[in-house]
Amino acid sequence: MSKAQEWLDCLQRNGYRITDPRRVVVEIMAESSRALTPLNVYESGHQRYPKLGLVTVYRTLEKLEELNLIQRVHQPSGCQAFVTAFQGHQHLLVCSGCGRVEFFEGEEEGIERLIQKISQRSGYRIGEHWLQLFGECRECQRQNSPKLA
Amino acid sequence: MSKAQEWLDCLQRNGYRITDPRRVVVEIMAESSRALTPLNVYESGHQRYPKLGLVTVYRTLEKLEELNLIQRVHQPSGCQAFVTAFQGHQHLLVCSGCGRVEFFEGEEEGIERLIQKISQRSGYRIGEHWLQLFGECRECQRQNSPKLA
DNA sequence: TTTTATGCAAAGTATTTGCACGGGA
DNA sequence: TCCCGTGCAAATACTTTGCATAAAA
Repeated sequence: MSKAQEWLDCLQRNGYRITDPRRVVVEIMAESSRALTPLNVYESGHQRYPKLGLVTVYRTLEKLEELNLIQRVHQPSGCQAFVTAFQGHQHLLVCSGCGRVEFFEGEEEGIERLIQKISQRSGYRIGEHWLQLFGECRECQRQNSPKLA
Repeated sequence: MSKAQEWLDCLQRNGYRITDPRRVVVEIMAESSRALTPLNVYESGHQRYPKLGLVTVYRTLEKLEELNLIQRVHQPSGCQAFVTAFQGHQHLLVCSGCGRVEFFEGEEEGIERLIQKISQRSGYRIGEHWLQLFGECRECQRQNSPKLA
């Protein structure tokens, strides 16, 4: 079953109805591995389904986030975009060129140790942590390389 | 010399003039260890100096950020706040209650190793990295503790 | 005196809300 | 049928810009 279909089922299981605009937004988000803003989704969705409104995009993204199907991506350039959420705790590698997002795991042992240490030293009760790397993906390096341009 | 004074000198060295409104914004930011939004700064500054306008706060924060005296803090709850910037690369520990920010170093070795590994595996040319911990500081734990409330 | 900075008002941009209508279940 | 979802328009929040005046150097 496609990821889009799984998400639609998830919406339905949670009491939300399946509608054409939702299908469009879900397909766009589920098929992309890039960080997309509500406006990006709207523009792309509007082509497939001209009646789509921006407000519906916002409302659908809100539900997908609430169901942990997508997550917001914070970047130096802004914090409005969303990507597919991965299971478990994963860290992000974000392409500053095209917005492609990859997830990586591991290093949890190291991070847990760090959190213990910082927690003791500072007295904070630490909940969440963010670890993100930013860079250029292979494709963007190729495109931006002055020699090959 | 106070940190506020150092910042004022820095502004001056960079060709900016020292004015009363700037002095107020600089003092507020330099004396606080919390993440403050432009509106927070405006409200607090407005008491000391009623003529202060929000626009001037925005413009002054912009300059302080440009001179690397302050930096933006990204949080799950929003990304509009600023704190004093520290020298070198430091990681943030942010109190989700009061916005207090602490910096910590170290773990760079581990992170560098991680970056090497992820870079090779993914082909990304990695530039920046963010490592942030969120939690409750001692004071906020005390205030929110149901037993002691 | 010269030039930058200020504050107001207005314009922009991003996001949310109210509401009458339309479509899912 | 019932009620949720939709799109529009309007409201709200945050930030930037234009401009005449005020103040720094």
